[in-house]
Amino acid sequence: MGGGSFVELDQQGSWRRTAYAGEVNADQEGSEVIVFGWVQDVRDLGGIKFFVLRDRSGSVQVTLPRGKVPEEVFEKFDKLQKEFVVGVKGVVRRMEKAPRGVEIIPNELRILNVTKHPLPLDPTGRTPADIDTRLNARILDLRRPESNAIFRIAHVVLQSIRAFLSQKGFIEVQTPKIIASATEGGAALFPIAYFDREAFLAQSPQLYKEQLIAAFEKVFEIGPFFRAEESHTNRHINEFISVDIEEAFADAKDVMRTLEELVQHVVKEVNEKCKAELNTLKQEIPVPELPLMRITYDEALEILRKKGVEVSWGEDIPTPGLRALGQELPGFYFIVDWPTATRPFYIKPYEDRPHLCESFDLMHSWIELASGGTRIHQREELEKRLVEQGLNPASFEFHLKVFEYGMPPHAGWGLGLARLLMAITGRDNIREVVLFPRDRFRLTP
RNA sequence: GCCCUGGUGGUGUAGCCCGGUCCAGCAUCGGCGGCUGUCGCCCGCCGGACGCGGGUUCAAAUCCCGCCCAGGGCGCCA
Repeated sequence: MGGGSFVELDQQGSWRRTAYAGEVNADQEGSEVIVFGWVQDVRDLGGIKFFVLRDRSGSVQVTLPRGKVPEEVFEKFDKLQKEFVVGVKGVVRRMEKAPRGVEIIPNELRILNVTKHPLPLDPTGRTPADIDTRLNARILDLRRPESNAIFRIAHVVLQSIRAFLSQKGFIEVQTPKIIASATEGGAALFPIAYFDREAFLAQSPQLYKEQLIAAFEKVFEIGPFFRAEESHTNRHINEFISVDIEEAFADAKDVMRTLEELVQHVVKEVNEKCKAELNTLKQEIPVPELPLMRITYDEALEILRKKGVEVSWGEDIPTPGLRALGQELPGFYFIVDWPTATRPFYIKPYEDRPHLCESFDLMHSWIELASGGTRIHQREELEKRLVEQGLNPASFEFHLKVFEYGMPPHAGWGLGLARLLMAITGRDNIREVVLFPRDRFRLTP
């Protein structure tokens, strides 16, 4: 079934777009335009036929009244099926009865490509599809207004992050994604074959970005990282985009300010530039007021205790605890002063109370968006902490020796881009905000 | 990795608990035909499904077992 009769394809030839569908308006009455796009909908009333042409900008109705368009165009209409790729050369006409009060009367219709029906999902989204079905046909899914809006917002988020950090004097860097050592501990690494050696996909730019501030003072990176965790949740994927900064002559408090200002800036930009997209998503995201609330780890535990959730001191807060915390604190906030034992080796303990460290998590409700802190900048101390965490300093020599070349005090953070997008777009599954998510069970498309 | 839930046309679902009334309903979708103002068009006709394998039974979409797949939760996540 499906597919219809054989369709002879036309060439785009010398045709070049002169207008975007969504921008064609009644003021252009009488002018000839060339539009390209996809057939969103076909309505045939016999003596008058309509189809809706959609492109990246929106859509416009193409109307074919019998006798008012060339006979071959009128006949060619019958071949059209949903999502065919077409070009139309025609005249803009003001028409109250048409969507947006405007339509195109075609003089020529070119069918540039066909679709194979049945399609695996409905690109208009009227008939819903499961997330799994949608990801299997991701390109079709991305034609749905909601999915499309998410990634238009993602673009604005990325742009505004780059603009903000650049304006603050950070320079953008790229660190290696292929690394030699699996000895950083913690998150599991993906091993890969590197010629005749084993190598690994980087799980974080941490060590390299720290090294780089000893030359550039303020750096940031937006890039992919890889964790071989067997997590199967709505907020974990195995390849993720991390936004990282590192800054010399700064501590946790300084980079927290940078982070909250960044978040505020991004939300402001999205509100200004993505009104239509937010509307499509039925999403409102208030610009957070600064400074964001800061609660200590101890205070978080106290809040949880009052809610009947017991967390023994020194442990990371388990997921049910974070969910409970998120009920109390629905917006953006920081959890600061974590027990030293819960944090990685490079985080600096407080001088006067070494069981706590100069660290923070940026939260949105119950989801951790970012994590950071003041770093240890003295080699001896770093080595001591490595040993305390059961790691072997010898395998960090390439990193440790940099601390002998004049390493300034420094601090930084890493922010999960997709987690931030979840907060901004109001999605509760990270797969919604990643074009081609990689999770434990999904390697294609 | 553990626990829970589920898998019915291309898509989304009803039916399953309590086996027969199911040659499986609904919506969307696809095909053909009709209609000169549709816009989630309308009207008529037609098309397409019980994840895979085994078992119980006179009889299985429905009960049992195994496998595969998916969703949710937890753990893990320097």
